[in-house]
Amino acid sequence: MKKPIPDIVIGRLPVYLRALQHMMDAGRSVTSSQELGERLGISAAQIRKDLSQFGEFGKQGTGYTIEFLAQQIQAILKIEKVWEIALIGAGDMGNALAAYQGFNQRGFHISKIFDSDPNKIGKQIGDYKVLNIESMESEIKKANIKIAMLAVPASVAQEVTDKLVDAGIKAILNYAPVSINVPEGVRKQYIDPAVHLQRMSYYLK
Amino acid sequence: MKKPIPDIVIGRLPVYLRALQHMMDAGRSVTSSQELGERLGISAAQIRKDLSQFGEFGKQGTGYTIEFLAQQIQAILKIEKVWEIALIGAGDMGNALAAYQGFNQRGFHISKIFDSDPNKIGKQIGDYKVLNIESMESEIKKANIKIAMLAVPASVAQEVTDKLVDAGIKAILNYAPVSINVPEGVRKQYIDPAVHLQRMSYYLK
DNA sequence: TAGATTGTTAATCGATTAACAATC
DNA sequence: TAGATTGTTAATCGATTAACAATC
Repeated sequence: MKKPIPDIVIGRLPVYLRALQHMMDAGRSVTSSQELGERLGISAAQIRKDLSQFGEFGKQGTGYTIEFLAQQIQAILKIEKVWEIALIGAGDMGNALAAYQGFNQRGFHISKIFDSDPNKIGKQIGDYKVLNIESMESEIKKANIKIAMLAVPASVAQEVTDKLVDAGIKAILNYAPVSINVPEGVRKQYIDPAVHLQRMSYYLK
Repeated sequence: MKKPIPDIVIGRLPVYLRALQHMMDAGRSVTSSQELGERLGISAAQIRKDLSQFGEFGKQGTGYTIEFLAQQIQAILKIEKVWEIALIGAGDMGNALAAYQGFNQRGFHISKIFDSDPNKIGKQIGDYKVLNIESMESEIKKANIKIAMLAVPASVAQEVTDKLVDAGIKAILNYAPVSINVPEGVRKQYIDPAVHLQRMSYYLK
C-alpha cells in the first residue's frame, strides 16, 4: 500500500485552489510557486512539494498554468462534480448557510434542510422547505447524501451526529460548539467562531 | 528570550477549555488527561505536554480539577475579561454572527457593526445600529477595539483589512473566502465553509 | 543561449508519543 | 499501602526548508 498523502497537505489544497480561482477571475493565466506562496504566506518550496505529491503540474522556467492547475486540484479534491449536502438546523447559522451563494461554484449544494422545531418545519428557506428532523435518516438515505453541515445546539449535536452516521453520512462540518465523536471512516471539521477568536486573543496585549 | 509556545499548542487550548466547560455544565468536578483525550480524540500524553508548557495544573493520582484548569486556560488565553469586537458586514453571515449567543460567556462581545450598503446602514441588529463603514476607522480607534470579524465580500476584503489595520485592529477572523495579507503583529484566522468541506471531500468515495 | 522555475533530495527543524520516576 | 495519574525526558515520527540538477 502506498503511503497516504498527509492530511495537512490535503488541508492546504483548497487554499491553493481558492487563490488560483481568484487569479483566474482577475484574468491571469500563469503563476509560480513563488507568487502563490507570497500571496498565501506559505513557502514556495512547500507549495511545490505539496503539488508534487499528486503529479507534475508545472513547467520549468515558466511555472503553472492557472486553469490547468485549478482543474487538477479540483479533480484531486473530488469537486469536479457537485456534492449534495444536508443542512441540519434552521436557526440563524442555518439560515446564513442556506443563503450562502458560494457553495455551488465550489463543489457543493445544499439540497435538504432539517430542524426539530415545529415553528420552523415547513418554513421556506431559499428553494427548500424545512423538513422534520424525524425524516432525516430516511431522506438522507433516499437521496444518498454523504455530507452534512451541523448547525444545531451543542446539547443535541452528538445525538444528531449519531443519526447522521446511521444515515450513511461520511463527512460532517460541525458548527455546534462541542466536540463530536464519529466512527472510523467518517470525517469531521469544526467551525466555532469563539474557538477561532480564542486562538488569537492569546497573542493580544 | 524564552522559547515561545508553539502556535499549534495555543490552537488546542480553546478546545480543551470548551470540553472542560461542558464537563462543568454536566456537574463534573475532576477529570484526567486520559478522559479529556478520549473525548477529544487527542492522546493523553499530548494534553499533559501541552498543559505543562504553562504550569503544573494537575495532581498525581487524581488528575485535574475542572474548574481550576478552566480558569487557568482562560487566563492563558486572556479571556478572563471580555474583548470588544467589531463586526464588518451586515449580510446573512454578519446577521447570524450578531445573533450568536455564545460569544459573551466565552470572552467576546460584538460591540459595533459596520456596512457600506445604504440600505443596511441605520438598521437595527440586536442591540446595535449598523454603522457606516466610512466611520469605521474612527469608531474602532475611539473604542480601542482590537479584534474584528470580517464578513464582507471577497472583492473588498483586502481593502477593508487594510483599514482595520490602520484602525489598530490586531486580530481578524476572516469569513470572506479569500486570503488576506496583514502586517507582522496582526493575527488572522479563516473560516470558509467551502474550504472546510473540500478538506473532507478528498476522502470520500 | 541565458534566465527562470520546476520537482526532488537531503538536512533541518519541530511535534508527538512512549515510558517512567515522582507522588498524591 | 496500592493504585492512579501527573510532569518530563528521550526516542520516534513527520513536516518544512534549503539547495540544486534538470529543463523549459
